[in-house]
Amino acid sequence: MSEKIKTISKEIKNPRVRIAPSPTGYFHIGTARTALFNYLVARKYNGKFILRIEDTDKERSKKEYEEDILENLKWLKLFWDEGIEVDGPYGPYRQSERLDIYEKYLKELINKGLAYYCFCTVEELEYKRQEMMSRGEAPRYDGHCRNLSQEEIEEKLKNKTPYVIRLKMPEKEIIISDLIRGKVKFNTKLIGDFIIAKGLRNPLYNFSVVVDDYEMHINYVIRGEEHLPNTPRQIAIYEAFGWEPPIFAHLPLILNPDRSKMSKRFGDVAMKDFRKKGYLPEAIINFLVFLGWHLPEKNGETINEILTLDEIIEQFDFFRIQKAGAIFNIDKLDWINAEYIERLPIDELTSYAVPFLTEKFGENILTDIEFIKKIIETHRQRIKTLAELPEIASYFFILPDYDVSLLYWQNMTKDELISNLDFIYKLFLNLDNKLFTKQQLEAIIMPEVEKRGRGNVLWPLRVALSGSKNSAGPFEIMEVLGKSETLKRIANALNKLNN
RNA sequence: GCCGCCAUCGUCUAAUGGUUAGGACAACACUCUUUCAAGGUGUAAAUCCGGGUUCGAUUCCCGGUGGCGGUACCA
Repeated sequence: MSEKIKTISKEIKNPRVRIAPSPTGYFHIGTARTALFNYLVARKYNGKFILRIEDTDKERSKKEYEEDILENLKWLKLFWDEGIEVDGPYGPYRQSERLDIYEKYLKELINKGLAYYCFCTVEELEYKRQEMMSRGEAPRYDGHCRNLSQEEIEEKLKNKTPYVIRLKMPEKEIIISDLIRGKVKFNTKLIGDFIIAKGLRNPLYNFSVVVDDYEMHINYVIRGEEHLPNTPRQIAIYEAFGWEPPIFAHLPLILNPDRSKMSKRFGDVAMKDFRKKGYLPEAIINFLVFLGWHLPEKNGETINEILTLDEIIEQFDFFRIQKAGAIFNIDKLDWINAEYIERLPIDELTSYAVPFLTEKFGENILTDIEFIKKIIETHRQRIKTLAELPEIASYFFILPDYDVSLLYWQNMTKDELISNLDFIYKLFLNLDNKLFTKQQLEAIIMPEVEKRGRGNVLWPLRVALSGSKNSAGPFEIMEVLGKSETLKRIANALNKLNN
């Protein structure tokens, strides 16, 4: 067995992969990335993607967080084949519902003498740890309770002496064959007899994860690099049971701009915050996949980096995954997001954008969804996130009050200005409403506009329509606004000038 | 402290024992233009350091430095 895991194969066969988030916080960007790579492996190499909830920490786990995890995984369209909600052959998929299983295996280890009760107090342990540290040694358990007699153990258990369960760690070298990093060696002497459970029905992470991965037939464990130091402990548990460990792959970390681990940052790493800021799931997926992975060279040509999930699956090659951590570059995310806002089918984009609009302008704007679509259409090239939309498009809903002086283009006179707006107004007055499209309007007024000077007509027109220094072009605005609102706004500008 | 991982433009990265070290984002300049965007064109910008192996190393090996992760009766 150990020989087998020492050779690193360059292929992935029938993978059963999983993500196992713990519901102790909102679903965050790091979990999403791990989920994405597991999902890609399952899809690319014809495997199964499993979702398990690791809620053994009763104090910190919350239902609200679990719901947030499921909700956001679905939002990202990272659907799982087995697990919570969808179920499967190796459930239950929530660790708090698997306590009987852990108890059974814990007893097995204790009965075989491969794990033991430890009655040392936290204070004793802490003292010893400090002592070892001060000697420059790796802090580990000294094995004090390793060889207690059966009588002693029973006595202490009878007296309800608090205890934990430790694995009897054999002294050896454990070599991990990591699919991304190659061979990594650990000396178990430096680890010692670590705690695998706080009680028969209170397993700790390293233990429950091994039992579950074994029971659920997980054969590839793909997770963040922060788990690399856990791996020898887990392998030791596999070996204690005589089970074959899965193949491990440790993904590079996502980093803050200061190169520290991103999931450690306080605030705004939660997926819900990215949603609130108006990022699209497609963009987040696309961005995340290029954190630690890339397409091969395409002989000097520009590589198309905007890829849908299906295209990513198509192009995906696990063995091109990077070793070094990658900084989360928000500028690139913004760019990708803008690309998706620009190219997504209008109906899809609208459904993403509507909540942002209704939040500011109320539900009643939904009575004219065509109007909303047109607004989105005229702004999709001007925004990076959906959260910018209500702000940038507000003049479609309410014409802001503006100063008359804003109507003047360069050094035109008041008479010229009035004449130009008046001309437009009169021209439109008798125009069929059907002609209020960008192309038609352009065709109709541009010849005259050229005579009067583009800026002299178009600038005041645009200001009259938008009330803003910056906005979409006048023809686009008029198409969206329609004839009567257009005339109203031009008249409004003329009024301002005549007062 | 101890254990481990990592190292190409500011950032994400491509490539190879021999290249003018390529692309993307960002930056900057120019252009388009009725504003703002978008678009187009262009500029600047990198192989951490020191040894070795080699005709040749950014690539392979060793050492250093630096960064990061872990060091829990969290996951």
